[in-house]
Amino acid sequence: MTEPATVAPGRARGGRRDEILVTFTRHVAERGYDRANFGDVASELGLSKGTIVHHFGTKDRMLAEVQERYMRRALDEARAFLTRLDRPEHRLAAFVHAGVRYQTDDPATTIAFQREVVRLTDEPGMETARAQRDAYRDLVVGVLRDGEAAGVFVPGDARLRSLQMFGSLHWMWTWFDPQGRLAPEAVAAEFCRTLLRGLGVPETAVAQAADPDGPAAVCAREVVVG
Amino acid sequence: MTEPATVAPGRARGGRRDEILVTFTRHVAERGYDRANFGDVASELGLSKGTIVHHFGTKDRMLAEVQERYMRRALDEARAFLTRLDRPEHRLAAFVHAGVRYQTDDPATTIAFQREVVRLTDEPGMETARAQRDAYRDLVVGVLRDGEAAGVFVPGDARLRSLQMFGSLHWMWTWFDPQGRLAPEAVAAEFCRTLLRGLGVPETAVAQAADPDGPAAVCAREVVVG
DNA sequence: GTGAACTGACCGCACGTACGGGCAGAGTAG
DNA sequence: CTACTCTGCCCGTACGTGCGGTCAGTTCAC
Repeated sequence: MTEPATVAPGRARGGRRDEILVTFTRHVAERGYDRANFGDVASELGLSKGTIVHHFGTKDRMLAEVQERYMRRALDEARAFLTRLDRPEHRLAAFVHAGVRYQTDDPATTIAFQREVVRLTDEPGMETARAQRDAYRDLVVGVLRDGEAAGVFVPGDARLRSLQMFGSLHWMWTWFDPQGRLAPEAVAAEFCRTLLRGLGVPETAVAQAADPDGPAAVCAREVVVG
Repeated sequence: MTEPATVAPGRARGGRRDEILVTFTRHVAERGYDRANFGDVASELGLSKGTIVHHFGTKDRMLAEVQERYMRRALDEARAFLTRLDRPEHRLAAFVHAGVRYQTDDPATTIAFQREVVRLTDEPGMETARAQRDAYRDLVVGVLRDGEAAGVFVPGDARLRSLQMFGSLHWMWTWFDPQGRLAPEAVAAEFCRTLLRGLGVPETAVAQAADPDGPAAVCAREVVVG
C-alpha cells in the first residue's frame, strides 16, 4: 500500500512489523484500546489476523510496546535537552515545549499513550513502561526541586506541581487539533507563561523561556524533530 | 441490600433504578465504559440483565445519563458560587476548589465522567451532556475574561488558560487517591497558588484565594456538600 | 533443509439486547 | 370487602455478533 520503496520487493525485511504497530497505534488513538481490534488492522494492511498474532503474540503486548516506544523516545529526548540547558526555568519550559510538540509531531503515538496511561498503574506486563513513566516524572520533579533550591521557583510541593503540569499536557489530546488554527507553539508559549509565572519566575525570564524562538523552545525543537 | 428504609417494603419507589445507575457508574470509574458490562452490575445487585435493559434501554444511554447528572450538578453548583463571589480570583479559585472536592465527594461519578469525556465530542446521543460541558467551560472563560478586563489577570488567551486549568483537574483521576495522605484541600491550594500567580494575581490575593479557610474555598465547600 | 513470514479456517467466549412471561400492588366496579 | 383488570418492575433465556487467540499448513529466502 504505502510501501516506501523497501529493500526486497515482495518481502519487507521486518518493516512489516513496524507497519502493523503503526496502524495499531493509530487505531488505539482514534478509538481507544478496547475498540481497536486485530481484524481492522489486518484488513487495512491487507494481511490476516494470524500475521499480527505471529508478530506480537497478544494485544496486551502490542499496547505495552507502543507505550514503551513512546516513553523511551520521550526519556531520551528529555535527557538530551537537560544536558543542553542549565537554567531551571529553561529546563522546565523545554518539557512543556516538547510535550506540546509531540501532539503534532507524532499525534497517533502520543494520543494512544495518553488515552491509555491508566493501564500503566494496574495492568500486568506494563512494568517497563511504568518505570519509564516514573523516571520521566522524576526528571521533572528534579528540575522543580533544583529550581526551588536555587531560589528560581518559590517553595512548594514539587510532586504536586509536576502533576499539575502533566495534567495540562496529557489532557491536550481531548481538545487539540493539529490542523486547527491554534499553533502548537502558541499553546506551548501560553502554557509556559502561566506555569513559570505561577512558580514565581520573574517576568523577563518567563518571556524568554516561553518564547518560541527562545533557547528552551529552540532546544526542544531541535531535539524532538531530529 | 443496602435499602435505606424506603417507603414501601416490597417495592422501592424507583430507587432501584438509581441503585443500578450508581453501581454502573462505579464500574465505569473502575474499569472504563468498554469493560463495564450489564452482567456484572446485575449480579452485584442480585437482579437480571433484563432489568437493566428495562430501565435504561441501552448502555449508551446509561452513560449519557451519568454524564448529564454529573454536569447538571457541576453547573448548578458553579452558578451558585458565582453568585456568592464577586472577585475574579475568588471565582476562579472556587472552580479549582470545587473541582478537587468532587474527587473525594463523589469519586465514582467524577472518575466515570473524566475517563469518558472524550465520548462527548463524537458519540451521538451525547448532545445534552456536551452542551452542558461547553456551558461549564464558558463560565470559566467568562471569569477569565472578566478578570482580564478588570486588570486582575494579565492579558492572555482565556480559552487556552481554561483548558490548561481543566487539564490539571481532569487528570487527577489518574493519580489522586482520596484515601491517600495527600488531602484534597492541599491539592486545591497548591493548584490555586500556581494558577493564580501564573495569571499575575498579587501574592496576598493569591494566598487568600488559595487558603482552605479563605472565602473561595469555604464557599465552594458549602455549595458542593450541601 | 531450515526457519521465518504469512494464510485462512476455526474455536470459545463474553457481551448487548430482544422477548415472553410472572408477579405484586393500585385502581375500579359490584 | 371482593373480584377483576391494568400496569410497571423484574426474571430467565436465548440469539447474534464481534473479537482474541489457535493451529495446521503454505510459501519463500537462504
